[in-house]
Amino acid sequence: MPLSIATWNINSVRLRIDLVSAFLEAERPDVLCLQEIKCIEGNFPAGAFRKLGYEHQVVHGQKGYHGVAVVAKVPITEHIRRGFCGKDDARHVAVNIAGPGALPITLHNFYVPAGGDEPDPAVNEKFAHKLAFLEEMKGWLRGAETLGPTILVGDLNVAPLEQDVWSHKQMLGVVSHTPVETALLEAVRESGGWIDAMRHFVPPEEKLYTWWSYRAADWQASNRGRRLDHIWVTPPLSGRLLGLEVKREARGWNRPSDHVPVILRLAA
DNA sequence: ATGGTTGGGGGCCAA
Repeated sequence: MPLSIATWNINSVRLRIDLVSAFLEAERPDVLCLQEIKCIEGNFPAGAFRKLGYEHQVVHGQKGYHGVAVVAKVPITEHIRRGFCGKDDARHVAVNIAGPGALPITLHNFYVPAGGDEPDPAVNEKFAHKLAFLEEMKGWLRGAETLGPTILVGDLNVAPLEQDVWSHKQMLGVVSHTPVETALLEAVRESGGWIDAMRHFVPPEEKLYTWWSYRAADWQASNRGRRLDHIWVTPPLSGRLLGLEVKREARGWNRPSDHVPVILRLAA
């Protein structure tokens, strides 16, 4: 049995539970990682997921902001929830999965700080926080953490490659695509030996987006997207990469999230 | 150069 893993910044799981349900019914991924659930664990719509067969759930919630969750048809157990930058923001949770052939897989689900508008850490503490968060990720997500079959997904709020944004030149000064961020995210990935699974399937010369701003009059016509959501795997899983889907059409659904789901399929 | 939209939670802040 192959294993399919989806990631989606849902921007309020309670508001969009019907969209998530429709997505799960149509795609039936084994595991769904959510970011920006924007609720505490007690308000997470656990019953709706259970009804759809996603009875295994690990929720790291927070009132009003951030919050990540993993729901699965297959058994998962909590591995760790880590705080970053000395804050107790709910921006990470990791679970263990019995993958194909009982292969134990660790899955990290991240929501990296957006970083505000001004790309100067000296005057914008949100940008300083984002850089510090990524530095801390770099120090942690290597060595023993990444030796075994490991997957990292989430809204990393950085579009690292030139074709991850609609205009590389026009985005160089915009938070999410500044050189300091793109270099740092690549350093996080490379220092842990991670493989960019999305770019394994879509060549870096090709545009690839997972997010379109709410502020565009017509997101589809202007198509000024960014690839902010990512799936990385460690080398023990590189031979199992089977397929990738970016569910672009989800951006056109009624009352959509500004992010779309991404699905990775791994061979048994 | 500017403003554009959405969500949560209460009457602005984060994205």
